[in-house]
Order: sequence, then structure tokens, then C-alpha cells
Amino acid sequence: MELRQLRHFLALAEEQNFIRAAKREHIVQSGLSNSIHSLERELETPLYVRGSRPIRLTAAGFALEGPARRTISSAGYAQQAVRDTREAITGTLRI
Amino acid sequence: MELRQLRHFLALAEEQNFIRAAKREHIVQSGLSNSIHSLERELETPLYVRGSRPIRLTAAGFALEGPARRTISSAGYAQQAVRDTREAITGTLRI
DNA sequence: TAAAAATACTCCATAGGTATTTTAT
DNA sequence: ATAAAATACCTATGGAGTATTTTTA
Repeated sequence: MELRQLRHFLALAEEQNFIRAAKREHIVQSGLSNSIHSLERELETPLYVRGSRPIRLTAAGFALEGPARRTISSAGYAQQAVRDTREAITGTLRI
Repeated sequence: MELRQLRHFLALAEEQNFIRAAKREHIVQSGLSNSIHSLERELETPLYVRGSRPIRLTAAGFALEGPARRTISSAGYAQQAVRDTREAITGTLRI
């Protein structure tokens, strides 16, 4: 499981549409489809109900949504923490 | 930035030694070295002080450690949430 | 000088693309 | 009929390997 897959999963959860979600993630529809399938394969669980439009989350997908969001958010904080340090250094050098 | 890279980063932070950290991550020393370098390149910041043994975290690396740990932990919860759902379904079917 | 890290290369797995087919409205 | 998802196929990137060359304690 990688952050990229979680981002794809969340984009689809929000857009409920592969084409729009793919666009948001700057990839193509088939790429997103593959990404979601590979995540489902790894977790050994379908995350979306197929064969009905619009696409819907399964119970497992629903359970994943919150934690996935927190994980992505946490990764954002991690990156920001590093950036903050860079700025701190830059600031110090300026003085 | 991917979870794999954060795992590698944390393993090195704990082991302070590429060979041991790589072993822990089930990869080889040069692979870990590359992984860390690519993370540093992406963040545009050195995370470890080189040219001194044992290897030590930079300020940026130190700032990353906590958030990285929380991110990995959060990803674990995400996976567990899905597993719990699977078990819930299995339980229901058994009844 | 004996460990550890970096580097140079090689290979292959897979993320992501295009084209097409299948399926649900 | 038409819009969306899945599938088949292809390519290129980069993750990870082996072998070797710096390093620094």
C-alpha cells in the first residue's frame, strides 16, 4: 500500500467517477482503474461496488476512507515539517 | 514521497547504519542508499549528515522523524480498518 | 586497514499510457 | 445509443540487485 494508491482511492471516493477522479490525479482513466484494482488485490477486499452507476463504496471502502484521509494528511504534515526546517535555516542565514 | 521511503528513512534513523537498516527493510545496502538519496532529492533537503560515522540526522531529518512515524502508523490503522471489516463480514456469514 | 557508504552498471516490475471492448443507463 | 468502466497491450521509469570504488574511524 502506497500513498499514491490512497490518494487515488480518495479521489474516486469523492468524485464517484473514474474519469473525473483520474483527471484530478493527473492520470488517465485506465490507470486509475488499475491502481484501484491493485489496491483491492493487495487488501484482498473490494473497496467499490461495481456494476452500478454511480460507483459506490463497499463497507470495507467506507471503513478505509477516514484512516486513508488521516494518512494522507499526516504525510502532508511530514513534508511541511521538513519545509519549515528549511525556512528556519534560510532565516538564520539571512540574519 | 511514498510510504516505502518513509519506512526506509525510519529504519535508518533507528539503526544509524545502512547495512542493518537495509536488512530490516529486506533490501540491500545500495538500495537503501538510493532510496534515502531520492527522498532527500524530492524534499530538496539532506536528512542525514554524511561523512561521519555513525550517520546522524540533520535538523530536517529530526523534524521528519515524528511525523513520518505517525504517517506509517496511520497507514497501519488504515489497513487494519479494512481487515476488521473483512472479519466482520466473515462473522456475519458464519451466523 | 577494515569496516561502512557511495557509485556505476544492470535488470525487471509496474505505473501509467493508448486503443478497444464491455456494460449500465 | 451513449457514456463510463474494464481489459489488452505497450513503454518507460525507477526500485532494487551485484560489483566496485571511495571513504573515515
